Amino acid sequence: MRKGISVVLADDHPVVRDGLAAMINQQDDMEVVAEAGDGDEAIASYEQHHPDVLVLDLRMPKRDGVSVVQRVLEAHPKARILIMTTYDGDEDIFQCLSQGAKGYLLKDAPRQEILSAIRAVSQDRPYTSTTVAAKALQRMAKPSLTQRELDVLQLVAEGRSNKDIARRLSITEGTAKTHVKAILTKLDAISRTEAVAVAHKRGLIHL
Amino acid sequence: MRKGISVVLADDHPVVRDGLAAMINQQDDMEVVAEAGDGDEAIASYEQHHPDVLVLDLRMPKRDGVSVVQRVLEAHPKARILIMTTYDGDEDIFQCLSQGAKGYLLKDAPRQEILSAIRAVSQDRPYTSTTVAAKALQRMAKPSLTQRELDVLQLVAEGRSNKDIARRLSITEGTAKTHVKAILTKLDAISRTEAVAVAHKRGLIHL
DNA sequence: CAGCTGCTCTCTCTAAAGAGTGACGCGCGT
DNA sequence: ACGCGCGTCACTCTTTAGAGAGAGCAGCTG
Repeated sequence: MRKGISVVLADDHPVVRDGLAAMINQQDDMEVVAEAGDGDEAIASYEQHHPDVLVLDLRMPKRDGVSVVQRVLEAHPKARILIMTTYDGDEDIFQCLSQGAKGYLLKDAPRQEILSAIRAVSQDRPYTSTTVAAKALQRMAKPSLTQRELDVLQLVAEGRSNKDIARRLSITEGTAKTHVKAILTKLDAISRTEAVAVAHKRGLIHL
Repeated sequence: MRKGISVVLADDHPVVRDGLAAMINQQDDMEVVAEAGDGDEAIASYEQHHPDVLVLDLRMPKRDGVSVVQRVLEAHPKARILIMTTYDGDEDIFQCLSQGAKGYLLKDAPRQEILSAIRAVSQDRPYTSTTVAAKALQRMAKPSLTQRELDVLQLVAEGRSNKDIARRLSITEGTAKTHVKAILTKLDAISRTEAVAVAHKRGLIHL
């Protein structure tokens, strides 16, 4: 920690890592100590360096951001993690934040916002970009799906029929229909295809 | 052109622009002369600087990559454009390349590949990453959708019913069904929902 | 314990979706 | 002139989806 805040970057795009690293290393109060290109490397890097802040992309090969957050916080409850992703409306964000991630950023954020987010998180102050905060409020109002419904939704999104879904989940077709109906109601969709569109927009599923 | 290859960067993420700029300016045979954050800026920047290479993100606000390629090549048939995007399997790639873009890259490409792509394109040599080349061959084998079918597919993806689609396109429901059936056959899907999933994977539609 | 939620299952009924075929006009290139 | 692809439309028939309305059962909680 020669230079104040130590940072580990985890992102699968070399270009993005370079950009962040350049940005961070230009500051005189922070420094990148390691980079990771996938989820497993991210965990390993954290273990090795114990940085002040872990900047983490949500979408990565091998192991996605959500599970990295889980694993790291399990072992190090005081870890300070800043989530960064391309997409707003990603449902995973909320999962991360409720699991204890300290902040959340969109990749299209301006430089200054990124840097101040890192500084905030390094001092254990939560940082949430305004766009995300707004989304969070919107989300509150909307009904959330149960785990089982998410299971069904995933299969619906793959184009499976009710009968097929029933077989895969070892339930009857009638039950599958019940779940689908609940999904349609909660997502305010008329057809299963529209439900998939809505769910995708909200980041409930990843096609 | 004090430094060999002049480059204009167009990407909506400041982080990515920084990363690319840092990478490029470190080389002694190339230089970033301007950056753009959306499609319109990209066109304006090209007009102003006439760079040797325009590095262009496919997904941008206001005006997407495809239409930027169109506009720029219309005015400057000798423009050298390098397409860069996050997603493989994006149908728009092929549209760009067939319109005259000189190369195509994935954002998760290693630094060295990005640089050599820029050098290749600057000398008017086409550059196509191996992963994309492979996709292109796969795509050849698969049947392509007609424009009308794409229109219908878009509405299907929004969750519209056949009747609704017919109304919006001013055709009969029977005709809409015919199109949907053709889509299902070409995409090798059993249901419309699966068709949407397949189409999304292939980048035929953007949800 | 009583109430709540989530998951399961059953039943009926109507509206769509999809398979299978056939057909007609239009523009386009051989 | 002919074939061909495309878009349009029509018809039947089977399967699936979705609305509506209950109901039992586990687990959790005030």
